[in-house]
Amino acid sequence: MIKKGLFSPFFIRRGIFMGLIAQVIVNIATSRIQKAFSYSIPEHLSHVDIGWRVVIPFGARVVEGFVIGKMEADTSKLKPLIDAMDEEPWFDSHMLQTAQWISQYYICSAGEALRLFIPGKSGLKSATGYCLREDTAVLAEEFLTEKPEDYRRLYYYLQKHGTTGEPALLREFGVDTKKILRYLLRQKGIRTATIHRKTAKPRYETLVSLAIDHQEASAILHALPERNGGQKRLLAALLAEGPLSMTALRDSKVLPDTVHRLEKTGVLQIRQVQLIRDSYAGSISEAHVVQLTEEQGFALAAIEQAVRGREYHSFLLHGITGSGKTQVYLEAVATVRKLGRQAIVLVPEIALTHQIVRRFKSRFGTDVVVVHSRLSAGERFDAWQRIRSGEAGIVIGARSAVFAPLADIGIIIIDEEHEFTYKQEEAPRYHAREVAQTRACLAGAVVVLGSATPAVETYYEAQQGRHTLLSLTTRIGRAVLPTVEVVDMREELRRGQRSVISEALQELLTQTVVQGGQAVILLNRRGYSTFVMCRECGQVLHCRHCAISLVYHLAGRTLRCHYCGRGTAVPDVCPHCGSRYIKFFGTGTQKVEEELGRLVPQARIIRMDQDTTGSKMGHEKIISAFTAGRYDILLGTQMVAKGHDIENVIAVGMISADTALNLPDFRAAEKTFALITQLAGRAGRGHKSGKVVVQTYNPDHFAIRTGADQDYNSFFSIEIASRSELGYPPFGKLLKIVIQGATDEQARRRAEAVAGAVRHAVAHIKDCELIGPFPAAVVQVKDVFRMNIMIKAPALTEVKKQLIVLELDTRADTVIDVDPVNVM
DNA sequence: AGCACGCCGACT
DNA sequence: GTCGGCGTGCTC
Repeated sequence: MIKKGLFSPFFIRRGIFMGLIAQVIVNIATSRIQKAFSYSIPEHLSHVDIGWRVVIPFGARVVEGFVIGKMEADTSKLKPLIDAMDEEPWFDSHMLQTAQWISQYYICSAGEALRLFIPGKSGLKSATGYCLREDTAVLAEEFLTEKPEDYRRLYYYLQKHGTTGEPALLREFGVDTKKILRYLLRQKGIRTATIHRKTAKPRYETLVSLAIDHQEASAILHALPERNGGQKRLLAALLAEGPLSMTALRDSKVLPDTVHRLEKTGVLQIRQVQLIRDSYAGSISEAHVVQLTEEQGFALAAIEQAVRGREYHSFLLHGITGSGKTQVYLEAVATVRKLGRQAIVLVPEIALTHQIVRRFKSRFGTDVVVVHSRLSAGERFDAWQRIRSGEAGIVIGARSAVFAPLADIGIIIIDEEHEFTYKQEEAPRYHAREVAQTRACLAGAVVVLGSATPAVETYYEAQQGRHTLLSLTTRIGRAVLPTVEVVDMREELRRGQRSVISEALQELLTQTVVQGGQAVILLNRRGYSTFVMCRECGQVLHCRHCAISLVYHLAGRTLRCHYCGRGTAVPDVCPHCGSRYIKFFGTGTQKVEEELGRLVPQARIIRMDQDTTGSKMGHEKIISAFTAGRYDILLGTQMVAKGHDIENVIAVGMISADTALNLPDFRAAEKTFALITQLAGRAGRGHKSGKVVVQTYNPDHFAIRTGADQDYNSFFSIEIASRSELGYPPFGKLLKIVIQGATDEQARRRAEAVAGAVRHAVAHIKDCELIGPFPAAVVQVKDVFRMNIMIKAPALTEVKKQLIVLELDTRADTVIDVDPVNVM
């Protein structure tokens, strides 16, 4: 409390009023507003403090704001806060600190970072309305006399009804409404006013308690005659159990009327309280027995010890596909809940991870809240409210769930941590894995990163001691890893076999279908870039300077390196072997489906890709139809490689391992290895052993060899050496600047200017390289043309400072992407 | 981001 | 003379 006296909200001198002010970050999705704004705190909102969400006037609008400071200062030139959004602070100090870290690390405004922590874009629904202008109201007659009747009618309607929204006015005055409003606005007879409504609707319950002390109450209870059975039961219950909710009383056959009657006599008190149910912590069955393998037990013991220590600790759980990582997650979360703390489980994409959700739900029931992007605003609010109130203690969701409003986080689990979906591809471009580390560090929580194919950066960090490495090296039950056959497509061609499906794969599929088994085929879409490859020797045209595949550009029919921007003409013959079989690569989806139908006519084939899965239901339907055995072969893009666990799948095929390998991306090898490993992991999860065929023109490439052997350690040791040599992550850091323009020419010119300025600004930074500008892989998106500039440096702190000095952080046409996942 | 203000071209 | 285009600048 502020002491009344010398500095209190009293006039001091010359128009200075000392009072409470709040520093507020405006919740508007823009990087252009960086600072906090000051508002005076009116008497009735004096409880509002740091972390509260508030309603504020902002220019001509009313918007939501987040209070990040409170102090005493001159309030004379400030607007007052309008209202508080909630009955309690929304942000705790850990959330505020995490947001601050995000804002600094990813170079976004405080508002952009803070709004990640609230459900939906704003807790405030606002609509534009119109009302009379107080200052000119008396002049109404002057500017309305020579106007039609409608004008006056609308004016007097607003005078009578006060602020009215446009839809209501349209209903009343029809098509001319907009014209009339414009005129009145210009004549300064009316003004716009924002109608705001809080979307946050906390749930309340009616709580009945004794208004008198126990002795008095039991005296009344005994004095009541037998015929007042209802009242007697009610009093007895309240004496025995304390305050009870109206719903609970109704369940025990106490009539609402009985309650109200006793309230009138002053014996009872009825209050509305926000619904906060007891934590689920106590109700986890201790009797739950699961058989863990020795390795699982060891991993769990290590995690549990850290959880009990209540200090930050990060683990990398490296477990081969089918080794039972989920079981370890379940047990670790159970331990956290027994301690009364809460858990976040992140999954790459909610639609693809039904199994993990189901297992958590069947183990923890209503203690689990699932959040995903398809929740309606109301559902999302409800989900977050259940978390905030402590009614639920486990959140499962995609990357945004890392911002869930948990009061006491005990563990954050990131399943399939290598997945790129953890990186948000719009501002703020955070990586959920890094946010999780920051948040866990503040909360004294444990992080578990799980994967069969950890990101190279993560594994390196584990070697460096940032994460404790835990390994699961055997499959659960009797399942064994499938055997993988690598088919050399150059050899197929030499034998005159021109089909996109090799003999080996054809044979495997036929056998599988005959045996009544099922097969999954991955057709790696060629993506958005085309590379040029020699079908005779398998060589792909690379940039001599960057060791990156050249990309074919239809416009100008040239090959271009997306790293250095150098362009060359397309050669007629292969520069390596002189063959004429040099071609632009990329196989159509339908073509493969047709060939499959021709080569394996007895198979029932279902296709799953962007075209066939319009909605997430489409996807689930396809998977469940396949699981039910209504199809023999599931043919699809990346998504068939993930998550699902179908016992009858004994064969897996990969049409072209080269597609991922030849992306102009320094992570191409990593992506290829992970894809082969994950895909192979789909096979042989039941008792039957699985077989995998991987088709490639590069059978000797280390990513394909190690992928076929499912040998992460060998893959890693080769890959890390090359990363080290070229200064790519984890040895160097990348930062991507995307320049957007209305035309190709405009984007190009600005990109050149920015590149020049940045090159100059970072010249003094040791080993800092600037690459580009080069056209983005998808140059034109919705009439916006994009150019990329890549910065590579041992550390980015100084680089970021320079970009802020150049004011690149507040420009609408410039995107800064720290640690980009998509380098194209 | 919005929204007001302002300065120019094209029309009732 | 009005209407309405969208460039600039500000929001406590």
